[in-house]
Amino acid sequence: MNRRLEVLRAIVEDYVATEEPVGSKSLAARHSLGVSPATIRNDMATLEQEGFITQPHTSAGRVPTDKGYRLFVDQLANVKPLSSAERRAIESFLEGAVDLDDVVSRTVRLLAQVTRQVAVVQYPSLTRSSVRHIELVSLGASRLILVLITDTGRVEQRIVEVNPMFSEDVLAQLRTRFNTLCVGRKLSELPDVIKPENLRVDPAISGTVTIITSTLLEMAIEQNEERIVLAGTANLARLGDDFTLSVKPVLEALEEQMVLLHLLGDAAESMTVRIGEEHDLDSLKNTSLVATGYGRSGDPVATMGILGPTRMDYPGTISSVRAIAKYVGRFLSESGA
Amino acid sequence: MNRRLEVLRAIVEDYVATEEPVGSKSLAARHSLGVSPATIRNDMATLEQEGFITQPHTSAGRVPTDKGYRLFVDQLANVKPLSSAERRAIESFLEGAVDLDDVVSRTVRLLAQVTRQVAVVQYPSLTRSSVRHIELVSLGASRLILVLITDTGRVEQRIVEVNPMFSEDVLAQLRTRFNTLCVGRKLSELPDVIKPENLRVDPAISGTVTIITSTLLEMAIEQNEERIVLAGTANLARLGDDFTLSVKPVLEALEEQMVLLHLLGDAAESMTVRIGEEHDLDSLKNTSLVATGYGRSGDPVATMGILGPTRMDYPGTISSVRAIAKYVGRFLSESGA
DNA sequence: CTTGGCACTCAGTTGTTTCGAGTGCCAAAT
DNA sequence: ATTTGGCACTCGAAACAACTGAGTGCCAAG
Repeated sequence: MNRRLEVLRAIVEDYVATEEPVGSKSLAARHSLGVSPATIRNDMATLEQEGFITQPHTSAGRVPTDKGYRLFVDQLANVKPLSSAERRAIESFLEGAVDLDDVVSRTVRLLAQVTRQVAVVQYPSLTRSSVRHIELVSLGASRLILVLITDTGRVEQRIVEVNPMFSEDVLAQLRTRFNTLCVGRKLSELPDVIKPENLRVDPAISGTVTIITSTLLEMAIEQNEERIVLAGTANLARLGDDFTLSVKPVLEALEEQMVLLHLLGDAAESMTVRIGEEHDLDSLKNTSLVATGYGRSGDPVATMGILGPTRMDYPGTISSVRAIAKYVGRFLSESGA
Repeated sequence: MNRRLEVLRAIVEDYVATEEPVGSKSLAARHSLGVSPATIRNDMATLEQEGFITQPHTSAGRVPTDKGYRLFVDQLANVKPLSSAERRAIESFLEGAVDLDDVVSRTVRLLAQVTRQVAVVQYPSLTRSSVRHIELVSLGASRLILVLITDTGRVEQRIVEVNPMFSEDVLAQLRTRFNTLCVGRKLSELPDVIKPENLRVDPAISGTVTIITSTLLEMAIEQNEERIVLAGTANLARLGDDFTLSVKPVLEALEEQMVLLHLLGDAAESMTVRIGEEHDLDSLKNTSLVATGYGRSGDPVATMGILGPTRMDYPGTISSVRAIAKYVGRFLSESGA
């Protein structure tokens, strides 16, 4: 029955707007459904039996369940387009970004500000990007700096102790070798590519070179493989206590970024909405995740999204997240290869 | 009179611990002051007249004023040493840091976690550091990457459009010239040093070189001159509403990092505590700042600290901030020149 | 200067009542 | 078969009242 879905939509919308259980009478008043409160009550009873809504207590209105939100998101939420003001805000916010770090940190702040939720942005995955350049620079007598630049614009550097230092000639030679071997390769391929037999270095310095290659591999694979940035935790103060209490442990576990990575995990591809009990983590039962992949012209290299209470404005949030992901993707493409 | 100060200390300690106005009777009970509640009441009356404490309402206990906290911090707070557990936590937290970004982000998270307040860390000031190396790397046909490494370990890179690209020879020449001119100079000196007449480049490419030099100056001076990182805003949820409400606008203005920079401003040297009304900003009247400079072996290159409610554990917080600053300073020295 | 006694104040708690939005159900209307 | 108005019922929230007790200031005695 079509009207029943209409009623569910109305309930979700009103509940999100008012944060209070919604009753049949006020529903009839605020939406022109063309039927009487009594009819709505009947529909509500059915919806409740089917598990889409529930009553906090007997003499109260109805509240959507996770299942109700799910139906709403899947079938009822017609994406609302951004206002041109929002569009402009997004553009100008990203406009001045000078490098990848800057893009990411602006993006996460923007997401938090626009959605007024806690925003999470994953750095473009190193493993999915490829090498654009490797640079070796000597810094005085015993250390050199190793710089790895990827086609996603990410620049990693590490200082390496090298004793004794090579001559400039050897350094140039090494630089060329590394670049010849690695440029254009996926980072994940590097372990197969960087091998002593491929480098063919003078055995006299092979020990030192090993330090360099292992550092390089560390940069490429192990360390920092998946970095995550978040912002807007101040929004927790605004959001309800129940939500705050449930997310806080997760945020505090940020040191263990694994949790957040896991959360974002499956969202790699398209827009993903995960509602309340759909999470693996019990502590997130009042929490929803709205996340999407982003990257150069649609080809996702990482994930971004927001965490908020299940009671959130899904259409608005979804379109904000989608829009920002799109802009960032375009931005990366422009400044890219 | 000595006992009156003892009473003030007791009031501050109890109020910080319980978050409730403290009365004469419970004070006498919890601290062995050796006098009766009535005596304490007399002292309290005096302290109130002198403006160190105040009553929220008639039939309630006393609460310290900003002035009271100030006296407490200046004269009564005997710094409590960190437990060895805390000490170890700090060390191990910073242990794995791989580069400056990592040090800073670990530091700010550590500060937030240890003090359970909102932590603010300023990046080692570029203007106060000097050039260790400048690197130019060609990236394909029309762009090159410009890397600036400072002796504080900070690495800034920027991608520059260069059309047409120089030959490798010219690039090497430029690289040498830049480094000869700049290495060892304070960043603030660069504008005086990098001048066309000093570079003596072929007029044919001087236009392009100008783009590079201006980008370099931008990196050194204008942009990012003072970056700030903060963490622990989730602690806002735990702290009182009054505090949250007062800091939130400030945090939201983080985009305008000027506010925070201004806040940290005078703390450049030693440990600074600014309490409530002592701030320039009215909105911070319930907020205290505990900040200190940090840097290589005592020579401060930047500032770090925390923001919390005036009702905070000053001795504990101060010693935590001091300890972390000390460790980070040592850490920077070790990995430094 | 300290102390015990005493009358007074008032925020917070607890208990009671009232109010009303909301419900389910039923019989009549469409 | 569905919709609708009517009606009795429920129960959380708000409004109100009374009570409690920690805390105060003051004073006279130690």
